[in-house]
Amino acid sequence: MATRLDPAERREQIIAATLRLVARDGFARVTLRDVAAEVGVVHGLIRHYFATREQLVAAAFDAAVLAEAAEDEELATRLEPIPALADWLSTTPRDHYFVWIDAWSEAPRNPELHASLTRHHRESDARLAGIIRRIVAAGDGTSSDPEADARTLTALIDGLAVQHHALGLIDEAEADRIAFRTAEARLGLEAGVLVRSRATPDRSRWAVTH
Amino acid sequence: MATRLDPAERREQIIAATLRLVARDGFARVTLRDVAAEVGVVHGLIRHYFATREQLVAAAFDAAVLAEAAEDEELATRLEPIPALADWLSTTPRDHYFVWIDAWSEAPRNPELHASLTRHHRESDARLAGIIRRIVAAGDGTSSDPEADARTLTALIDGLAVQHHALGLIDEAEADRIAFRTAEARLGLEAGVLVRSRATPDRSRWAVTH
DNA sequence: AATTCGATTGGCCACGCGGACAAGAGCGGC
DNA sequence: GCCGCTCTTGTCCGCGTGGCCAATCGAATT
Repeated sequence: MATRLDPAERREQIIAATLRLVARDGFARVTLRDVAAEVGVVHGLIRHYFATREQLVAAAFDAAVLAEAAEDEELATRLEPIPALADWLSTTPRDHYFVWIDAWSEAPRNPELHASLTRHHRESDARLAGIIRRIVAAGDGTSSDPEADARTLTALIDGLAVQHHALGLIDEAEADRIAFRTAEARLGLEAGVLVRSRATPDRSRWAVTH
Repeated sequence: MATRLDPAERREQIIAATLRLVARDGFARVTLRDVAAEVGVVHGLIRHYFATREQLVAAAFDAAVLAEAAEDEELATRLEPIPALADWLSTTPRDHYFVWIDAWSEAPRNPELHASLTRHHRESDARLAGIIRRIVAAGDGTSSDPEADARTLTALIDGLAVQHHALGLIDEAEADRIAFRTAEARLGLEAGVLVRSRATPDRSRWAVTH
């Protein structure tokens, strides 16, 4: 028998396992039995923590959004805006994006997921626009509409994630190069300043072994 | 009983129904019984045309890729490259992109789909690079690396499709504006030339009623 | 008009799913 | 050391699924 665990801890365990499986198998294919096996418990236990499968998946996506928002917050509040922008534009680790791409494909059919994703994206764009404003304020670049520039860069990053993570058409280095070059051109930054100032931290979270 | 049909015609009917349902419900949720009901036959008949569910879905994605490639081809061979670029960058109709977003999320788990998608993307990028080359040759713009520019614009378009179709964060007009502005800046085109030269044809194919 | 071939039907099967629940087992309060 | 709470187990159920197949029907050929 699995050792009795603190309920909050078990809950987190289940959510983490769910996200790992969603990244690996896709939202629609994850079964309660899979999650239970991943955690190492019987599938009946999952229902002790989440009344329905739908609630489990909703909680998992919420956790993913919250984690992403925390990372955004960390970047947005850095002292130096240009390194913050460089890291913002760097390709998010693989595991994250499999969850996001899956979420995009589910969003049109799942109003709550859709609402959660759009709220997060709006906040995220606002934070990115804030970074852009600080760059402009420091005299290092220009922007006639930081919000529009943020939306443009967000779309580019998401598209690059599709090309890199889902399709494997470009490697991580080219994805970063494209994002950096486009941002530098758009914001009138000195060419090459972004690649020189990035920190490349390890932001991996849910390890997936394919 | 459904009237006896020409086999090729019935096959196309089944594939079209499958694509409609994939766009509406997502790849993993489409059942053979759903497809049969959409066509108006019994589920046993589907197996008469496709041995397994997997083969059916593969055929459907192939058909989608082929249709998209034909549209690309049409645009790439237009006489005037700038209107061709404008239409290339215009937001692809809703129905198409629900299928693509779903395909992106499935590709990492489905080697054949992955291969088909990457081959199509490479051809598509090559065609877009050809359009860019013709613009440069006509003296209307500049590009130091048409392939890289094509990949950048493709990523931007895909990302804009996510923002618009899946998340509804931006409307079609803003998606087009962002794509046009970015392309004009990147290729050194006269500002506003793209929006003035677009043809906005109706490229809708698989009508979906949500 | 009879024949033939295959498109079409409808019922069948085993399987895995989400959900439900009674019984068991660990742990803190007394 | 006992009690009580709840975390955890194992089993059960009905349902929908993909796949299978024998029987039926319809149109073209002869």
